[in-house]
Amino acid sequence: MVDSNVSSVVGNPDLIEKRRKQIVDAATKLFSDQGFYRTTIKDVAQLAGVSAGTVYLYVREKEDVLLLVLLQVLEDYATEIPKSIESLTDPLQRLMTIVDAYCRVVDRHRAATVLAYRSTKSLSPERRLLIQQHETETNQIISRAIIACQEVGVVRPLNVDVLTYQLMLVAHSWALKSWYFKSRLTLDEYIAASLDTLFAGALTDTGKTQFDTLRLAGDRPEQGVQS
Amino acid sequence: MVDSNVSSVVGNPDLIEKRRKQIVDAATKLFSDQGFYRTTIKDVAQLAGVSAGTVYLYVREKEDVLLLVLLQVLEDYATEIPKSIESLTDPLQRLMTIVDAYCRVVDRHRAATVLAYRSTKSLSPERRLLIQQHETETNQIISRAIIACQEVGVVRPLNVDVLTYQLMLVAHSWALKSWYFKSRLTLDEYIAASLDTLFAGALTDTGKTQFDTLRLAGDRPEQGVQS
Amino acid sequence: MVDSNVSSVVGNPDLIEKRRKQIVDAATKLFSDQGFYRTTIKDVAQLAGVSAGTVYLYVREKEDVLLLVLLQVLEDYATEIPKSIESLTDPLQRLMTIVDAYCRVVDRHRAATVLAYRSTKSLSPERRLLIQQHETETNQIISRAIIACQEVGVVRPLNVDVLTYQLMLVAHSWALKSWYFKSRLTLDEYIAASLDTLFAGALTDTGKTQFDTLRLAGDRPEQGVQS
Amino acid sequence: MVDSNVSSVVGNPDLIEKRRKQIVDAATKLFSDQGFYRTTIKDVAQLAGVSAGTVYLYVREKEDVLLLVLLQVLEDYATEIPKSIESLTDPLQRLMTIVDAYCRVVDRHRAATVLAYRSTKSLSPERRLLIQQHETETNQIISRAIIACQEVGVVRPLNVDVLTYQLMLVAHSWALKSWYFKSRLTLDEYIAASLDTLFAGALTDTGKTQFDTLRLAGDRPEQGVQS
DNA sequence: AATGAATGAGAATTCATTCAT
DNA sequence: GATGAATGAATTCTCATTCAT
Repeated sequence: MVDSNVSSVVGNPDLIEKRRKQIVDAATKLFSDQGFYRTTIKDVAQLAGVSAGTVYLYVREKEDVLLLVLLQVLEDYATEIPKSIESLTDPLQRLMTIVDAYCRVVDRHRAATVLAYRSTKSLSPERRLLIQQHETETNQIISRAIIACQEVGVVRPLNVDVLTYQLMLVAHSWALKSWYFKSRLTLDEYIAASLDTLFAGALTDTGKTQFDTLRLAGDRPEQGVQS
Repeated sequence: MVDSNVSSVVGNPDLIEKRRKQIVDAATKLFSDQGFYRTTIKDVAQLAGVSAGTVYLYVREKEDVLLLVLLQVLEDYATEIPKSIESLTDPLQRLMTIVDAYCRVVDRHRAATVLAYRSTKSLSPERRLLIQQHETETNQIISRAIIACQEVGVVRPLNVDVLTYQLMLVAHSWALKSWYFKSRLTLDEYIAASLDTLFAGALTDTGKTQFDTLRLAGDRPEQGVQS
Repeated sequence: MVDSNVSSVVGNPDLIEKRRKQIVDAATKLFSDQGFYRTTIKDVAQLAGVSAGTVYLYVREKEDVLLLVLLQVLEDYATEIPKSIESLTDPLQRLMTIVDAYCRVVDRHRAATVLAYRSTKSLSPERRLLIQQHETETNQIISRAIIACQEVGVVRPLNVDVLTYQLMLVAHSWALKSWYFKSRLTLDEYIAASLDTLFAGALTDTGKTQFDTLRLAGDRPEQGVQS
Repeated sequence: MVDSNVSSVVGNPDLIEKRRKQIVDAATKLFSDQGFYRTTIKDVAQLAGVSAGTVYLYVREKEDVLLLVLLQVLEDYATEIPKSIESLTDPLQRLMTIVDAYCRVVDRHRAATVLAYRSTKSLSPERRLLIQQHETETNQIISRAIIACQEVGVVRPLNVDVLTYQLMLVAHSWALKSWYFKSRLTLDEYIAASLDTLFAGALTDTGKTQFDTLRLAGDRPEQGVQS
């Protein structure tokens, strides 16, 4: 699946898979540590235990290596998140578990997640599009879970896209701002606190009343969008 | 203020300011469009209307240009956001306005905000630290506003750091995922929808009850952080 | 031996030797003709028949090329001079032959010898030290030969260091001032004349008597050192 | 005198002299310390207390600065050495004093003397020729003194050019090899030891007899030139 | 298939020199 | 006369990519 987007001069598919794994693993580490441009193909080859020339048997250009790395992460998301809710049926529990699982996958792939944020622009437009499509797929898992919750009436009728992104961002920002959170919260605390805000809202009942008033009074009447 | 972090061989401060503006403006555009590494100093110089050599009269190395660009954005945040709430006294209104203002500054500097996410790793450690410090400052504006709301009882006693980051992410993700949102929402709609979720919560009353139950039933008892 | 002081990314030692020879030969010619700074790596590469990039496979920086060139000359000295006296046993004859051989090696490497005088300052301190050590080694060959002559009583008890340097300078100055000597003397004549002065002294018997008197009468009594 | 070889756009001769002195003094120090190519015109200007542009009012190109520096040294030689023997009449004493004086001027201008050795090649051919002519002039002082000694019979009939150079080298090598001599000899000791060798010869009487035999027996009959 | 030496285009940076003020 | 900002040619060095073995 991953392979099909990147061409190789080598025939044997097993070998391709094996070598690509070596290369992607090495590249993920190096790109994460030093960034895409600071990492040379020689670096990658060396860490992968092959020669520089060999890398080019499995990849047409350096950017392909980045693409493979990013696709790898997204594929892990797409595999692991659905697996986490396989056995669950309650819509709200499924939604909560998705977020929980998402955060945990991100935690495991922290470096690569950050890499995805940093490096997408390093890709050519077609490759970037490919990545965005994969990302959208992952988000659809969330969106569908939200809609399911709305259907059973546990989630309000609000903008699904926005909430989807907010939930995704909960996961991603654990990686993006880990330098900030790490010293203050455990992952579990972080997940709980994030869900608490997003699900129950930050305001007290008094606050919510006031919030509604302020919104109505807003000189930007077109703001009211939820539904 | 920005200048003091980067050395220049030119003496005249007015000239420094003028030229640096030319350079930073050009660099912001190019770095945003093509990324830091794909942009050459010659590109920047040309767009800035000076020679390549001249750039080096105002900057010691290429990385300094990136630093100046990033500092510029952060400084705009630090200036414009406080200005937006100058005349307001109501804590909740201040908090809402901060988020609103933050989103609008980000919208204006969309490219540079994305750049900041992508390029911080391209900086040397000292320069990266400098950026993080500036970022933290902006966040303190939000944190203080949240605390003020808590003091008057309109915001629940929840983890301030997490909510701070969530609000910041509302603003940042408008830039980060603009390719996705742009076609679906206006900025105003986006702000309203985001605040609605974060302030009022995504769940219905039924949902909240269920949410509390699920949390209590969770096999990760340590998850429950302050309600 | 030469190689061990300069790093190379190429593994094959035979290839290293071969390519380094190409590079050093080309560089010796160009550095001698135009000087170190006026010669570009591209010039060297071209004359060596390789690409500029290839030079950097065998050398880490331009200065390394200079180092290799200088070490080459000194190594030739260290090889050829001892060889010339291998079969000789008479101390005075050995000393004379050393000077003769030294002059002839210098003559063959005239350009590089001058280069050594001119370019040592272009080296980094560590590399400069390395060169000076090699130079000192060559001089020890002379010093030992002088001492051997003193032991059998054919050389007076005088300052060995000074005489060593004077003999070395006989050789070096053939290269340094070749523009002056070339039109007046052959190498053989130059060697004979130089040895004649240094060994037999410039003065007549009358002169020597007078020299002793003048020295004694000198108002710088601390001058008299020989012995 | 010095000035006439280098053009200036400034009219006032006194000013030219004053500024050139500033520039030459600064350049002498910097060229000696760091070499010609490692020193920038800005460095020179700064140390001279003027602006970079000003240097170019008194000099057409960077090489001119080097020329002025070298001419300065040679001129000092040409002034100070003759002055030292003004009052002396005895030929041998004059010769000895010339060498003594030469060594002392060199000692005072050690850095610049080394510079002259290192940097002549950095000059254009015409400028190099100019330097060589000046050098020849200084040597003629020595040559004339040697011939005077030969005329009164205190110096043997030997090759005057060679002895001239040997005496000059006594002085120069004090500068060239100061890193070696400094720790072993004082200047006075060095002068005395050098003159002792060159004037009285390195060999004992036994040595000289043997030397003559070896020379006659030499398989290079064309060697015998002196006398 | 694998290697790793070779290539050469390309980029950052420096600095002699000029010139408007 | 003096200044110092501006220029841009030139140079070192890197590295993705190729290709003979």
